[in-house]
Amino acid sequence: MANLKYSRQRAAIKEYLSSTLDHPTADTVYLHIREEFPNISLGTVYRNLNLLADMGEAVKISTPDGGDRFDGCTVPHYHVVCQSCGRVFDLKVDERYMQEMNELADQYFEGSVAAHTALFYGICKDCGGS
Amino acid sequence: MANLKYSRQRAAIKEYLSSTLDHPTADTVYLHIREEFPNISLGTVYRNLNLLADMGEAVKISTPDGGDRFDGCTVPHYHVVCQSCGRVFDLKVDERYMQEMNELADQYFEGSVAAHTALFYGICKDCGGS
DNA sequence: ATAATTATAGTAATCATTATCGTTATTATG
DNA sequence: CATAATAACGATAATGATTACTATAATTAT
Repeated sequence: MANLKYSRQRAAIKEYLSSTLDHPTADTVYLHIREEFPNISLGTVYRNLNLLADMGEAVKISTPDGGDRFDGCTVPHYHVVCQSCGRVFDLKVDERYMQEMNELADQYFEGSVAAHTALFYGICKDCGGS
Repeated sequence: MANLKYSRQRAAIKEYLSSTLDHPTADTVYLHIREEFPNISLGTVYRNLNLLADMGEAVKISTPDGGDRFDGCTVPHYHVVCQSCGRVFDLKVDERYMQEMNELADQYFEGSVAAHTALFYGICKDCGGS
């Protein structure tokens, strides 16, 4: 299980994710990491992004249009996608509130519920959202 | 805008979506509609599913793995994806609760929020979820 | 130092989805 | 009703995102 070797590429990808509030796609990460590792392969970026997500050191976000996005912030929070510019923003809410949502869902669902994600749709302030 | 013509294929797709509680992918819809229209094209299925979604007569659901899914139920509700079998289930909650979520998000977000989706992760009762 | 093993770069392959285009179905009009 | 106008279709090619493959390089263990 712990048969995992260090790699500078993976470290750079994790570092980059931690340093930005954007929610870059794999391709955006690729273009950025390329500045430090000009020969890095897009496949390496995908492999490491998924590795980080599997290890809980990053979060994968699926939006209805465009490719998946990645978030280096691993404390539970929601996201807002701007319907005008398409950017994705963090939306921190009280974690107790999120936990209550899980419990509510667990009550209503015939089975068990452990976690959830939420994606809000709106207009960011740059695009005129009041 | 209303330059929309009737088509038997689209009617059949809408009928199928309305008749099932599953949340089929475009490919699943294709395989099913094919029984009635053996020559229907996958492109036609995609085009009509997106048309229905744009008109508000169906809902497109993005999950982190696999293709998008479609839901003929258009009253606002959440979804639960079973982490064991991968099926997607409806989770109806009081609409007032969903509206409160929007208002809460609107308060915290620097911009405006109009709607949201939520995807819960759990284990369905067929897979042993208590 | 060297053996063992994981990660990489480069590239091909796959999967989901959309675009193109000549033909067909539906609707509007004379 | 006949036919013109137009949207939808089926077939297929093209695209975009992601994964798989493989020989080489980097990391870790002996």
